[in-house]
Amino acid sequence: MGIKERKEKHKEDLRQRILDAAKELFLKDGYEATSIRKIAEKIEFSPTTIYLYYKDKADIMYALHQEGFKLLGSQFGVLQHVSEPFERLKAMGRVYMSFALNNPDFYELMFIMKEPIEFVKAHCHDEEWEEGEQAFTALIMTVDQCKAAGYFTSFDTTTFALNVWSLMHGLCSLKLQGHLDHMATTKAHILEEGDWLEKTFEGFIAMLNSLK
Amino acid sequence: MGIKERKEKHKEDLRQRILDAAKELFLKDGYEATSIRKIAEKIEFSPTTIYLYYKDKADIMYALHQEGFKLLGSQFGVLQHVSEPFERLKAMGRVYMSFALNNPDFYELMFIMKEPIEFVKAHCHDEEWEEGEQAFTALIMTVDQCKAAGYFTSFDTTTFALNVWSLMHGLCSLKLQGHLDHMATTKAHILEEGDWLEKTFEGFIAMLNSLK
DNA sequence: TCATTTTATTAACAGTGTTAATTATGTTTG
DNA sequence: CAAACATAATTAACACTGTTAATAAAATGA
Repeated sequence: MGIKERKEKHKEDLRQRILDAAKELFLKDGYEATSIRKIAEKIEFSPTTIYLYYKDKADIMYALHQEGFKLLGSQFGVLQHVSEPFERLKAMGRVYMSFALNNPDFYELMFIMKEPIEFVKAHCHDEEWEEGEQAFTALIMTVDQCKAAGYFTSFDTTTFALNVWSLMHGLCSLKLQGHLDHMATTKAHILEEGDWLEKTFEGFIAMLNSLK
Repeated sequence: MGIKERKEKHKEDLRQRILDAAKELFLKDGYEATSIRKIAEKIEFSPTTIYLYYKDKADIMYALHQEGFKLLGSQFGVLQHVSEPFERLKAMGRVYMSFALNNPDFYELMFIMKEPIEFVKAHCHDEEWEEGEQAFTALIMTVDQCKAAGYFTSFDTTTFALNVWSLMHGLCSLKLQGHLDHMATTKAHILEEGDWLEKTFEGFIAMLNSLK
């Protein structure tokens, strides 16, 4: 039955076209502006057709959410070739920061917004989630290897990794939500000019160095 | 002209009643569910009346945003009585964390959402903002005093303060958005049970201790 | 009391996500 | 081939959202 396969493929095609249209709107105008009706208009279908391919808007956003994690994962993957673990840890920080700055909408969807993670909790309870865990696992492993190489020996791996992630996430989200720039402008009299994101990150690296 | 004063007062009264109704709805059901129409219904006025007292929804939310900063500021204020600066710094971290956990909606409005800070940038450009800066200033001063007491001597004050804030904000927001719990459940096989927020914070304190 | 200003309301616009009922399309069977 | 069926897509509608213009009501000043 080759006809059934072609039908399946056509159906999967449309599902992808919906996602592509959603992605384009999302990256251009953000979450709120990505409405079902606008997606439908872009692919020249009726709005309700979309509900035949995705459960609801959160479902579509979850799909984009996954795309974002794949992208971050691929960028982290490259770093596995950095053999020195502490160098790799620092590089992961830089990559994470670059990812946040270069893909602010994706970052917001992946780490700031509630909707996608609530969709996971509501519909993907059978422990499938892969993409997201992979990045955290990579961090855990790197911290572990750092410890094996004599760094951070007095700290618990998971706790240390969560601290690193928290700091990077806090820094990136404060930057993206405009809080960092706001502090820079209002406290301009006491703070000299400069890129505070970069400066703070360098300060973090210095802190890590001090921890041996 | 006592009549004019009473009128002014009445007008200010209604402005406050609108804010109270908004606050009640906001703390109960969150940002999205706090609609102009629901606020109006609560105070038994027409929806459009609200626009005579607040520019738009962002204006109302900015007012709540300010209330949140006053609350956090008052909690920070108490800590000024802790004379040992490093003890005070650690206590500030705990207070910040407690505030986030006990007032998640406020925290989200103050540090996670874009709307209020964009309202500031759009309408309060004449450098009034006080409430927010106060908290950050308190942190800067405490770090400075820590340095004077021999802690973190090799680090730049502002950079160090931004690192502390970033870490605390990252930790709290990862917790509030459910990412921390998610990692705890999916990685339950490798992580023993426990309160990961608390554990990570303790790890952070340990890190600070290691920096002397 | 009349005119003026202030305050509040109704009606409406332009959207939003989502569902039920209906029509069109394509496939399979008698 | 034509009828029956399953699938896909649509229209219409519901219940909302923030916001504005035009209008009515109330309070104030002369």
